Amino acid sequence: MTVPAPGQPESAAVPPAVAGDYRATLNLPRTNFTMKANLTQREPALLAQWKQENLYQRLRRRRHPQGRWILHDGPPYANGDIHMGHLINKVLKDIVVKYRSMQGYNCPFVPGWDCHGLPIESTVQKQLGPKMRQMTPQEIRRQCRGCAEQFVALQSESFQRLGVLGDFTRPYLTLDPRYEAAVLEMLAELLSRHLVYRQLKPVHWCTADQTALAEAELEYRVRKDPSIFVQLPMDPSGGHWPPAWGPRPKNASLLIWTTTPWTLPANRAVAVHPDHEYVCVHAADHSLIVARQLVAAVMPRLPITGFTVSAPLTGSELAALGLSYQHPLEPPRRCPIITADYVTLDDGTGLVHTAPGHGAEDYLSGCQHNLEIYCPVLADGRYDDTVPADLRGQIIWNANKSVLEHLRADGLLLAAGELEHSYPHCWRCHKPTILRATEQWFIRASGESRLLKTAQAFVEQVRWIPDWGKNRITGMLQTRPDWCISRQRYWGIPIPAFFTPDGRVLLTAKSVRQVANHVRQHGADSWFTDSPTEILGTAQWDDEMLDAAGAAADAVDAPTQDPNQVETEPITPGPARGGAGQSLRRSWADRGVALGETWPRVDSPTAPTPSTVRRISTMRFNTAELRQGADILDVWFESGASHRAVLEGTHPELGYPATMYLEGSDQHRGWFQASLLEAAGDRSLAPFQQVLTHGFVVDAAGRKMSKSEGNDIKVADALKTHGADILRLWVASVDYQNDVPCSKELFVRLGEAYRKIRNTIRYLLGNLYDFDARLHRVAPAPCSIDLWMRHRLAVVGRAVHKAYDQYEFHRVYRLLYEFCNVDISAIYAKGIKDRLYCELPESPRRRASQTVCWLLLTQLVEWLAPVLAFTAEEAWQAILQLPGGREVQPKLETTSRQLETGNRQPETSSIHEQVFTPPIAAPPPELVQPWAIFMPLVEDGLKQLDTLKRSVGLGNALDAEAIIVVPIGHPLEASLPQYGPELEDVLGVGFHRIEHGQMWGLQIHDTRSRYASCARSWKRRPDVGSDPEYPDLSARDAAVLRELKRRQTIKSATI
RNA sequence: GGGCUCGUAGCUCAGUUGGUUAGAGCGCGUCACUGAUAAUGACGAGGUCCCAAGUUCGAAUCUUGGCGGGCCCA
Repeated sequence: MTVPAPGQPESAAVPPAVAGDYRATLNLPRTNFTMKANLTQREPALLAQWKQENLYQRLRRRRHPQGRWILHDGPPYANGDIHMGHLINKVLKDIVVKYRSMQGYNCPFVPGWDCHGLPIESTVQKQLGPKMRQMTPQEIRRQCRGCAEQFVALQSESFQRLGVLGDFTRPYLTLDPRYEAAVLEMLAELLSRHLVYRQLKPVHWCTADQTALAEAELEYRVRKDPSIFVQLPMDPSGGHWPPAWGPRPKNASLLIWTTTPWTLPANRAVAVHPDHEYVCVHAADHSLIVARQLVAAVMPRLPITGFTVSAPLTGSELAALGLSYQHPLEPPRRCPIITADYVTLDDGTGLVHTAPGHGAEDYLSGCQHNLEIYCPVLADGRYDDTVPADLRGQIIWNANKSVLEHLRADGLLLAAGELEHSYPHCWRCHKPTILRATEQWFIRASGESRLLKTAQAFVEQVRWIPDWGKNRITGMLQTRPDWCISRQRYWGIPIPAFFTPDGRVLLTAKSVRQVANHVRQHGADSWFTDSPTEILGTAQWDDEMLDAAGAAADAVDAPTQDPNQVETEPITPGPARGGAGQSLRRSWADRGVALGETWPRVDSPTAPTPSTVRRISTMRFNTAELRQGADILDVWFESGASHRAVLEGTHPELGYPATMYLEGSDQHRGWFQASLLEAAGDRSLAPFQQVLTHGFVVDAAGRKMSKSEGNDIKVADALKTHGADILRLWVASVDYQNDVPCSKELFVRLGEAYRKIRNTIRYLLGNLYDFDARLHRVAPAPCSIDLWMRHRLAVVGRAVHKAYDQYEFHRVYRLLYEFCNVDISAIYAKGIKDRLYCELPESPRRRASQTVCWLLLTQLVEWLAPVLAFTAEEAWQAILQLPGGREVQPKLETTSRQLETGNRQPETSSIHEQVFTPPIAAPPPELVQPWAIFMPLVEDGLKQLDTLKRSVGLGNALDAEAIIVVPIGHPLEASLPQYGPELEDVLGVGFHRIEHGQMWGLQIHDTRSRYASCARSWKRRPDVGSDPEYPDLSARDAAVLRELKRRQTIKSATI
C-alpha cells in the first residue's frame, strides 16, 4: 500500500518522488518504556519489588570500596502525619545517602522517631478530655505510647512511599527500653562529672490542682486584677545621686506599677531599660523616679499636683549609680536597680517590679544579676512563714488585699484601681494560674562550664553547610543559659531521683546506672510501677553523695521536717488506683521547697561550681522508704543522646561519630545543640563531622506554609496527583539553603520537566533496541557530532558530580534538565535522527551514534538515580532488557554477592546498588574546538529557517539546503567536507554545499523548486533519482535499500 | 525588640576579584513538523536586579539605612 507523503508542496517545479511506503525499511525507535509515567501506580509496584528483593539488606552486602559514610537520622516527632517539611528533610537525606552509596560508600540509614514529650501528651489529652484527670500515670503513658506507635507506623509508611531507602524494619524509637536506658546512662555520665544540679525556677503553676502546667495547657481569659502604683523609698545613703537631678531629696522613691501585688513580698529588684530616659519628678511631698516619656501618662493618675521634672538620665546611667531602695514589705532589705531589655514604655512607669521567683523574665534577670530566686508561695497558693507576719498562711488571691493594706499603712501605695486583662488560666480547672519557682534539675552548660567549652571546641571540628550555620550555633552557645532538663509531665523518661521522707535526694551516677539497668529490662514505665527496692535491687543503698558547701555531712542523722508533708502519702508500688498520679505529683511539688540537704542546695542565686561542692561522703538509704520523683526529662535530652543510644548502642553498624546530621535550620537550637552538649560530656570528638541544614517551606508568596494559615499543600494530595518522583524532583530543584517555595504551579512545572527528562530517556532507549554494547560499540568519527556530544557528556558529568559533592542538588537538577533539553534533545537527538533511522542498522555512522546514546542513557540514569529513585529504576530495568543488557554491567562485577556466586549473572539488579561509572574521557580539545565555530553558525541557520518559514512558507527544514562558507586558508578548510554532513543534520536541512569566502558564514536556501525530495529520508537533494532502480530515493537511501533487498533475498534463499 | 538569614524575568535558578546592552531553562505567545507524536523543533516577547543614599570612572555585586520574607529567641 502506498501512502501519499503529506505536506509536500504542490507547486514544486520538480514533482515530489512518487511516495513509496518505505517506513518498514527504517530503523524507527522501539521501546516498552512508555511516555506516560503513571507514577502513582508504577511507584508502589517498584516499592513492592524492592521490598521483596530485600534491596536494603542486599545493598549492605555489596562491596564498598570507599568505606562507611553515615547519615544519622534526626528523629521526627511522632504526633501527626508528615507534612512538606518532613518530606524535604527525608528526601534530602535519601538523595545524599543514595549518592554516597553510588560513590561506593556503605551508607546504612536507620530512621528514627522521637516518641516522648509534650506534643504527644497534649494530643492524648485532647483525645481523653476530662477523663484524663482520673487516670494514673501508667494509664496515661499507655495512651501516649499507643498514640506514638500509631504515628510512627503512619509516618514510616509515608516515608517509604517517597522512596526513602532505609532500615524501616528496625528503626530506632526513643521509647525503646534500650534507648531509654542509654539516655539515663548519659545522665549518669554528666552526674559523675558534677554537671547536674538543682535550682529554683519559676514554672506555670495551678494552685487549685497543685501542679505545674506546660505552656500548651494554659488558656487565656479576661480577669480583673488590682492595678496599683507603689513608691519604693530610696536608701538615703547608698550610691550616688545624679548631680543632674539636683540635691538628693530625703523622700526620693522609685515608682512602680503592678497588677500582682501578691508578688511584692518576693520583690528583689527594679528593672529599667538601659536606653530609655528617666527623670525625677519633684512635688511637695514626693520625689518620684519615673520614665520621662510616661510622666504625662502616669502623674494624672496619682494624687499629686504641682510638680517639676528633672533632666533626663538613661536607664543604664541610672543603674550605674549604685542606688538601692528599701523593700516595700521588709524595710531593712535593700534591693538594686538593674537594667533589662524587656522593659517597655507601653504601660506602667518604665520601672519594673522584679520578682525572680514569680516571672520568667524576672528569673532571667535574677540569674544575670545574682538575685535570690525567692518564692514564698507554697504549692496550694499560701504564703510560707518567710513573709511578714500579717501575710503568713494567706492564700495569695486573698493576699492582694492584705498587701495593699500593708502598703497603704506604710504610705507606699500611691494609687489603686482595677484592670481587666488577659490572664493565663488552668486548662483543666479554669482557675487562674501563677508563676511559682520550684526546684528543677539543670545541666551546667553556660558561661564557663566545661561542657560548654568542649561543645564550643566541637563546633570547630565540624563542617557546617551552609557555612553560616557555624556562626549561628556559636552565637546560640555563647548566650545560652544552663539547661533545665526537668519537666512536670507524664510522658517521657523519668529523672530517676529518689526522695526520702526527710527530704534527702538520691540521684547519683551509681544510682542512675542502676535505674538504667532496670529500665533496659523493664522499660521506663517500670519507674512508675515498680518499688524503689525492685528498681535499686537492694533493701539498703549506699552511695557516695556530694555535699553542698555548708551542708552538714550528718544531715542523714538530723533530718529536717518536710513542712508540707501533710499532703504527701507514700506511693504504693504495683497497680495504682485512680489519683495516684496526683499524689505523686503533689509529693514532688512540695518536696521541692525543702530539699537540698543531700544535693547541693541552690537557693543561692548562682549555680554551684565544683569548688563550692566540698565533700563526698557516703550516704545510706533504706530503699523501702524511698519514693520516686515525678519529673521527666526534657525530650531534647533524649534525642540529644541518640549518638550513644543508636550510633553505638542499638545500631552499631552506624558507629560514632556520624558523618553527617541533616536537619532544618531550627535544629541549631534543638538537636544539634543537645547532641553537642551531651557528647561533650564524655567524648573527644563531636558526634558529627558535617552538619547540613535546610530552610522551611513557604508558599508561592514566600509566606510560611502552615495548616492554620490555610496555605498548606498536603503531602498525601501531592503524592496522589503527581507521584513521589515529582516531589523528589521538587526537593532537588530548589535551593534548600533558603526558604523552599512550594505551590501547585511549581508541581505542575516540575511534572513538565519530569516528562521532558522521561522522554529523553525514552528516545535513547528506543534507539538502542538493536544495540549490544558488548559487540557494537564504535569510536566516534573525529569530525562527527558524536564527538561534540561526548565532550558535553564529559563536561556535564564533571559538573554534576561536583554539584552532588557540594550538596547543591538544584545545580544537579538544572544541569541535567538543561542537558536533556538543549544538548541531547534540541541538538544531538535531532542531529542523529537521519543516521539512526535511515542508515543500515550496523553502519558505523549509526553505531557510533548508538554508542553515544548508550553512554548518555546509562550515565544519565545513574546521575538521576539519587533524585528520581523510581524512574531511574524503571529505566535501569529497561536498560537490562536491551540486547546484552544484563551482561553489560561492569560495575556489578565488584559485588561480593557475585563473587560468592562465581560469574553467574545476578537474578536481580537495582540501579541503587550500582557504583557510578567512571566519567568518560573528554575528547581532545582540538577536535572539540571546531564546534565552538559551528554552533553559532547553526544558531544563525535556524533563524534563517524561521525567516524562510515566514517569508516563503518553507515548512520542513528538509526542503532547504545550507551553504557553509569557510574562510579561504582557514585550518578547518580541509576537514570541512567531513563536518558538512554533520552540520546538515544538526540544522535538519536536506542538503549542504561548501563555499569559500572571506569569513565564516552560513546561508539557508529554499530548494523546493530545485531538488526532488527523497521518499525515504525526506531529504530534498540533487542526488534523488540518481539511481535508476530507485528513482524516488537519494543515492544513500537507494544503496541502503539495495543492500536490504539483497539480504532479504539471501534470507529467503536460506529458508 | 534581638541573633542568623534571604530578596535578580510569570516560575526555578546562574551571575567569578565591581567592568560591554544582566543570563539560562521552563512557562507564555507565534509558527513548523507529523518517522521521539498526549512527543519534537524553531523564533519571539518578558527585568526599576526589593527601596533609598553613599563609595567609585563604573554597582545586581561594596558600605549604610529602610522595606518585606524565613528560622530561632525575647
